[in-house]
Amino acid sequence: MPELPEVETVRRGLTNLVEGAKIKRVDVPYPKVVTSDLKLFQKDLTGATIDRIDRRGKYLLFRLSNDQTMVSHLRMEGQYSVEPEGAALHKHTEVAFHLVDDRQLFYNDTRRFGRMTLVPTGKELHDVSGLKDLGPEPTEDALTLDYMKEIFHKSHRVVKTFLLDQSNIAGLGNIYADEVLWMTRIHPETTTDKISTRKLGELRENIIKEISRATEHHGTTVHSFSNIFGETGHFQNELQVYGRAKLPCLRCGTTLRKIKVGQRGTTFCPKCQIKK
DNA sequence: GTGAGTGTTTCGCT
DNA sequence: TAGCGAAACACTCA
Repeated sequence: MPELPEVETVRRGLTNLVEGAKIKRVDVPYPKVVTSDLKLFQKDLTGATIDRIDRRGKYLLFRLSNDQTMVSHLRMEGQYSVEPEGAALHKHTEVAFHLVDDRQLFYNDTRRFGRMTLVPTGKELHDVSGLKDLGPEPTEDALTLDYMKEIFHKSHRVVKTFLLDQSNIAGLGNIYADEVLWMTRIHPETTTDKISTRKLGELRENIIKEISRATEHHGTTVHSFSNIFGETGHFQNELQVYGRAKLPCLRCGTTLRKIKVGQRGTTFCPKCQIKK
């Protein structure tokens, strides 16, 4: 589930709980989660201190004292939890970081899609595919209208799919893509080069505003997502279209429709969002 | 019990 | 090269 606001919420929680903590030992009950060399992963993390936790798009970057960075992507259902030393592994714990202060940091992932890798700090952009091709963060400064015009108008892709492509804009997922298209009154199957510059300006504003609002609300909880404190976000109460198929549009009352766009469930209003 | 659907990314094919 | 569809896996719901 995690999109940018959820990952940012996790980052803040982890920063509060484990920034400055030193790692004593690393157990990896599900070795497939680590895509770099497993032996080196365990060896290099042992004795390292977590100096800081950064985020880029939906990726978490654990900056370690030994000039290594652990890159972690939660994919669908990855979660971190902090437990006292000795606490039993969860059913889906894939990695257990034992800390010297008698706590342990678990990485749990029921669907086993999440991945982590250890790379030298500074090399992560080069070594981690996906991270190196990431588009700008959806912020006022990074996501300029000039950039939007350039990428949207030179492509002929369907806008919903285009927004989900992290190399265009980092951090949008299925939920917020549906939300911002509804807010901007753009049909999800509109091709990107057909969207006027004026509309792109509105879309840009809505993306920045929506991601920022969702982050303030600690993200959206659809199924199993919870933040590091085991709390759930409450932005789902703010969603206008996602998960509301067959219910009336909150703007015009028309029944919202659900279709597939590029394999992804997509909810929209057939009256407000007309295809051009 | 069975089949469809689920938040993300990568990879291979055209 | 750009774009599309399938695959990775486990669980829930109809």
